[in-house]
Amino acid sequence: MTTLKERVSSSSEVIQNTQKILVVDDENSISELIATSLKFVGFDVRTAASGSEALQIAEAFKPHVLILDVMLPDQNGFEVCRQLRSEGHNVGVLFLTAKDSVEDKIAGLTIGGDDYMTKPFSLEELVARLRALLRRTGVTQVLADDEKIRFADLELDEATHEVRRAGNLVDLSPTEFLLLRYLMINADRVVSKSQILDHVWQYDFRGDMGIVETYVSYLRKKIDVYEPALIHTVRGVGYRLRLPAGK
Amino acid sequence: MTTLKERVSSSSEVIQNTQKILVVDDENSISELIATSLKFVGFDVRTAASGSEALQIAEAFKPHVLILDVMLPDQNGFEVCRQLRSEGHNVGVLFLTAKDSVEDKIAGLTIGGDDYMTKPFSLEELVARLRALLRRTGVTQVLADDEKIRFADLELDEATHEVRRAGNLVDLSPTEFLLLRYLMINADRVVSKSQILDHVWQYDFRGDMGIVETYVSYLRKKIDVYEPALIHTVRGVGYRLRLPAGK
DNA sequence: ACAGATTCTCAGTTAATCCTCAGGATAGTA
DNA sequence: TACTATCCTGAGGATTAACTGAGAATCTGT
Repeated sequence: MTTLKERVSSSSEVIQNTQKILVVDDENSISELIATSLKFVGFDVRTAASGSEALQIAEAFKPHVLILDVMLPDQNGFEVCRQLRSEGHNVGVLFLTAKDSVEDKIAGLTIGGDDYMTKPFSLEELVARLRALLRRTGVTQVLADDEKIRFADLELDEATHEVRRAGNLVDLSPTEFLLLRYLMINADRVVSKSQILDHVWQYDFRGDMGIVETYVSYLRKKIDVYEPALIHTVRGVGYRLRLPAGK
Repeated sequence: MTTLKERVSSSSEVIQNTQKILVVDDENSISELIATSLKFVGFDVRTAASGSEALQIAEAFKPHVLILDVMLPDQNGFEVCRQLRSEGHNVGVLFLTAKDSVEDKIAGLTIGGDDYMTKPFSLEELVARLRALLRRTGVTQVLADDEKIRFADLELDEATHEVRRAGNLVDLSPTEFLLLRYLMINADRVVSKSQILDHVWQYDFRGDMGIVETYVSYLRKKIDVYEPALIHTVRGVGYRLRLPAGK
């Protein structure tokens, strides 16, 4: 199974394969949040705070993907995207946009394998979409990545959003899906409730960690109705996905 | 006598460069407590009492990790963290926060592998989390990231929170786990009950040392049901984890 | 605008854990 | 051997963490 640790170390061992991401957002806290998180999962990340800065950095950095806020101080994101492409950069773009701006318009403007997300988003979602985008645009050389994550008789397909336990299709809500995905990526390791909250929920979520307990309960009712139970509580620490016997 | 340095390097082959920690807290007693304890276990430690002082010291000191109180006289901890990161410092952060300033505000913290602890905490927990953080953020060059502590046929895994004796899984409560961890880190050395109390229990614990005896008893019933017994009493002095043969 | 799905809060219940205490056991010593 | 300081351990009550159902609020698609 693919643990986070494996991903990080494998992506740092094979350095020439590291995907390069350029994050463009004028809100410093947002670009820092994204950059930190993506660096952590093994991407090579740069940030820019304006369209012109983005173009300038892209020239030398040659990113595989742009994470691009639509609303920028100097020009809008689409323009930046258009310019880059006209200069021959083969780059995938993940647009960021405020919730209230018209989504139809953006959907129409995304070309090819591009994608967009509304703010606020969750980091799990960001990484998931980024991976999907890299796959689609074919910029990635990463072969190892099957589009499925597996643990025991659990199977999660990122492309189709299908989850199976022992072959049985399990119907999950979006949040349940992200939560399970996070647990599976960190299979066998204990993840704390605050880690879960930070990665699965939107970054502006201000409730308490009871929500994680509730969703773990939901998940258990859907995937641990089968034997053996895979989601285990480590009291005082967090949760852990594991097989019964242990090793 | 086994010094910290030895301990650190035993769990990780080569450490010629000491990890640098910057402790930021306006309560002097707290930052001193932490600094003393961390210096003792071999870290290179500096302290700061405010956000601006922290930024200033970080500039020259270039710490690998910040231990950062959220509530500071001049600015809050998040701001300090953000500023440092935006200046390009690749630094992991362990936030400290009062128990009652509820966990609401803490969302968004464990993102880059960061972590947080509520005050009061125990020193064992602090060191454990610190080491986990160093591992996660990859600031450390330790590649053989065996997240396990071993002694004889005892094995304690920090990532999974599993403890095994002779391969058998042993179920421990959080306090039992911390106590065993402390004993294992100090394997072969006698540790006094007050040392144990100071490191394993929260620094505001006001009970007597009977609690240590009780927990040692709990531990023995769980790990010394196997031969040979590893936890030994040194009457009048404390406890010592050791194998039977050697004196 | 409606129905159904989903998200989130809350509080009662359950269960694990923490801690105190006190009587019994043990080691060292006179 | 007897005495004392020290340690061990079981019992039980207090505390805390986690689980879960119910329902309000929100979102989604028709």
